[in-house]
Amino acid sequence: MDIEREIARLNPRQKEAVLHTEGPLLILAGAGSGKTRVITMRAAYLLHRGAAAQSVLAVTFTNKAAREMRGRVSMMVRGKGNGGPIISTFHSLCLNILRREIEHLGYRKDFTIYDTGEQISLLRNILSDIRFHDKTFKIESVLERISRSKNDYVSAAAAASPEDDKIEEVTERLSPKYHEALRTLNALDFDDLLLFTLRLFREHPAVLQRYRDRFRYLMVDEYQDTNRVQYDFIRMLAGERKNLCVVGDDDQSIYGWRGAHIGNILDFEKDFPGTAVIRLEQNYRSTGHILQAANAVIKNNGKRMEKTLWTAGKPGPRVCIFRAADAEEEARWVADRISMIRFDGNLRWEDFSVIYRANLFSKPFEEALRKLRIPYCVVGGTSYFENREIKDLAAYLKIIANPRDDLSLLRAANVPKRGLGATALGRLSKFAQTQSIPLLEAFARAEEISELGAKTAESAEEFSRMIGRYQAVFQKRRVMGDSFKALVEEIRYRDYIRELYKTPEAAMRKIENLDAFISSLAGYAVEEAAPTLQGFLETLALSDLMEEKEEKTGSGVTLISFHSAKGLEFPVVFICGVEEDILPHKKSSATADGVEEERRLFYVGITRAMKELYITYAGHRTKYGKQSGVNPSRFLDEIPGEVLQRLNHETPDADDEERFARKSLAHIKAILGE
DNA sequence: GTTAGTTCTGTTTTT
DNA sequence: CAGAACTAAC
Repeated sequence: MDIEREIARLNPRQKEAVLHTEGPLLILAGAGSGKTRVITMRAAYLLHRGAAAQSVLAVTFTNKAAREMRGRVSMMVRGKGNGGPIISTFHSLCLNILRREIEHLGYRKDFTIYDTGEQISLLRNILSDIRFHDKTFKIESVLERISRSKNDYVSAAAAASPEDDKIEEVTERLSPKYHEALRTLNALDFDDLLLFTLRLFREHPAVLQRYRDRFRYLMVDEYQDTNRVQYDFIRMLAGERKNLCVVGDDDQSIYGWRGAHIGNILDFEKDFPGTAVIRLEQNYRSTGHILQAANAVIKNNGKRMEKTLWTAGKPGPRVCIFRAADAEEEARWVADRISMIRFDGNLRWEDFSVIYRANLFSKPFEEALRKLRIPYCVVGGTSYFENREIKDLAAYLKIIANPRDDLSLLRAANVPKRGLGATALGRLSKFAQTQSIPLLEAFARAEEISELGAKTAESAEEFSRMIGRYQAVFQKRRVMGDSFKALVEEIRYRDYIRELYKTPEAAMRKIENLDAFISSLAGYAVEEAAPTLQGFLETLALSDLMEEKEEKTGSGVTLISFHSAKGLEFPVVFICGVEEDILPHKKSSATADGVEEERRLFYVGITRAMKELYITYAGHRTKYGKQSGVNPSRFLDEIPGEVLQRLNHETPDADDEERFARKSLAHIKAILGE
């Protein structure tokens, strides 16, 4: 691919962004403005200009974005013999750095990464350890606080209510114990990956300097989603050179609730004096009316960088608003519309999407679509990783990889049952604690624990012997798949699953999952240049496996939340449940910032649509079993009347008639043509 | 150690 | 209303 010719085809703003290579650069990339194209081309251009591939670092949030970018860059630099630039997520980049450097911080190199589920069970263990039996709070909210404070530095905002006070108090008690526990377990949570790297950079300037010398060109995608820790990390890495290019759209910042700091993008110019700001406002995705609606809505936000999307294309049909009596009618109407439009627009089911505020709203749509035999897929819900069989077996692998990972040992020890119940495990843990040894060692020395019965002790010892054996077996890295298979056989896990799930179908699904898991390890062991069990567990923890699954489900009409829809596009979009207390959500409408983020959510939804946009709401909605009247969202009033078309059952609109006329014409032509 | 019955509580999600 | 999480009784 000839990069110069490619660049010549860009619009002026895009070209400017690609050619600006030195010094801080802020690319404000409006929705659908060809952002990915620009940053991949910019990366390729840097190499083309002679930068070493390994000196260009692009950071993304998701594996999917990283993979996509990698693919597109490699198309452009293929045959240059240079290898590609480093394209990585924040988390895997930090993980790679820590694997090399964590000993500077006094940790062992074979640390384990804990996911949310493991964080929660760790907190549960701590609670029962300190005999804290108050259950007037949710453990998840404590975890949220902990995570928030690790993303934000501040220990959560001022407590707003008594429950908040309570959670704050509990968090303060638990947090130090939680971190202590992680340390003895030789484990890091997701937030730690970033935080530790930052600490490493702060405390070891020589190490930081090495990375600064190496990464001479930095790019950050979705910059509006970065939190404060990520900001500091990037800033440190950029150093004095400040060859930092950030790409994002403040109007699409929708993750404030989990620590994303919109100030990062708003204040970028201030933080990096001499920043060049480039606005990409030409939109290649949506028709004019849709963009007008989007612009008009987002204009109502106070804190933003002024942008106006425009298109060289057609205005297209107007945005339709439909008021349904209730949720069921809303869903039926949407399903009807879909089947009708698909027919005359010659579209595929994949071209449609239904977007809503919360996943629980998918239900009525699923039903209505099923009734019309329209295929659909729901994005979101439980992930592959949450599955019991995967978690169980991963616990075995984890204890084999990291002998100090007591938490995984606790999970694996009695699954399938081997006579090591809560009492026995409690005694083993106590012993480990008093002797200050890892739990696995306590298992090996179970004989010494007088409170344990002979049978129980033998069972524990046998378990530790088995883990020891597999530690050796897994050293043969190329055949780890076989080792894993042998392990699953030895513990008779399949039988356990068959017994646990009474219906053969459910058991079958689980077994399939399990087999897929085994073959993914086998595949990893063969494909990876230097496979290790640890390495496999990392790819698992930093996700990748479940994404393969997601892509498979992508057939039929897509039912999806606003948040998950970001970055996607569909020819026809239905935005549903656009009512007060849903959008803006009740819990966000208390503060001005909250409402603004909700408005951005709506904006994200609107800008997903390429050709046709429908917005629906209901007059009544059944909430928690109770029927109640609801009001349309305040955001609807922000869409100018001239781009709107209000629909109801009785009066089909002008566009409808036009559609009907087109359809008839096409029909006649077809007949004449035959 | 399991299972049936009961209470409770309802956004958004990536790594 | 429905699903999760917890409790009490086998």
